[in-house]
Amino acid sequence: MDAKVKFNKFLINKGLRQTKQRDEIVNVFLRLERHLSTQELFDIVRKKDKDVGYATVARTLKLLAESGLCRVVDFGDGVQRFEHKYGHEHHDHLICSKCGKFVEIYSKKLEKLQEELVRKHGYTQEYHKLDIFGICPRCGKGKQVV
Amino acid sequence: MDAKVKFNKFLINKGLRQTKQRDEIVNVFLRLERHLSTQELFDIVRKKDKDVGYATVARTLKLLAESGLCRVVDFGDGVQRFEHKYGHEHHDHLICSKCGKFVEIYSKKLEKLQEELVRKHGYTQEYHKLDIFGICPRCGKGKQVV
DNA sequence: GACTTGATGATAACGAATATCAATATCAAA
DNA sequence: TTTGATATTGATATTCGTTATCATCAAGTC
Ligand SMILES: [Mn+2]
Ligand SMILES: [Mn+2]
Ligand SMILES: [Zn+2]
Ligand SMILES: [Zn+2]
Repeated sequence: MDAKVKFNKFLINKGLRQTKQRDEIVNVFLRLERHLSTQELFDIVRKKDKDVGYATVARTLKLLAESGLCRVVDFGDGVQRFEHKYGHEHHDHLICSKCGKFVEIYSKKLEKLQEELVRKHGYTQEYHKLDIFGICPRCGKGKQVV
Repeated sequence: MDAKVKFNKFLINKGLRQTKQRDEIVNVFLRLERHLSTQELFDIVRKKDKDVGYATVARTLKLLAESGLCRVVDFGDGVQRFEHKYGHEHHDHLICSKCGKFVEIYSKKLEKLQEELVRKHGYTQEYHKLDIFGICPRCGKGKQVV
């Protein structure tokens, strides 16, 4: 199902209304395959339409997360970012602590091991987040000898 | 090396001073094997000594982290917590999203797999955090049939 | 003991997330 | 199409944990 259709179904299902602002915000978000903060998305949307408020962007992102279209990414810098989720494979992040550049990582084996651990403790897994911090190849250049 | 000794060596090494307040705060922290927020530690220290300020507790916790005695734990609820690190094995967390109860988990295999992934991308690992959220046995009781 | 300068405590500033509220838009029903 | 109940909106206030400020105080050196 198309992401936009899924969102509109979510709205109807919740008794929420389809508005010009939500439409614009969702369209812009879906077009960008990036990790966006509320402020960043607000700035982008604002370029097209001066009549969209920050609060509405924040509220719409929350709805997008609820609807399963995006998920919150939190690298611990005090800013929530949002990334596409619907139609995207689960992944974790490997982040450079120098420049912030990150890559998305995935390992079937890793995921399986995690599930085992969870079961072993009698928990039922809902979701997880693995953030690995390190130095990227570019930032590590010429640092071989410490 | 004793944790307290390590901390004092850290202070000297940094040209920092050993004070009555730092002593008290570190003593209390080291005695408690828990995940503590600044506010929580402040409240506990305050019971013994009314003359310790919140800012000093916050600053001392930062020093404790710098010195390697503790590390920051962030479950994404907007509050930094601190846990013992020195003399403690690395571990990750499995957290109940209903009641907040958590267990500390560790898997050698999991850690190895992560290292492999990091290497594969040319990064140099510094640290990582894996938080798994789910429902604990107690909260999941009677919920087998959905 | 005096001096240099780091440390302290009270509180202000900060910043992102969230709440508030009067005005407005949606949309189902008439 | 018009109406009316109410969800939505934008501007802004509030919240709350973290961090900065600064006058006063104390640790450590001589
Ligand atoms: Mn991602
Ligand atoms: Mn722990
Ligand atoms: Zn880098
Ligand atoms: Zn629980």
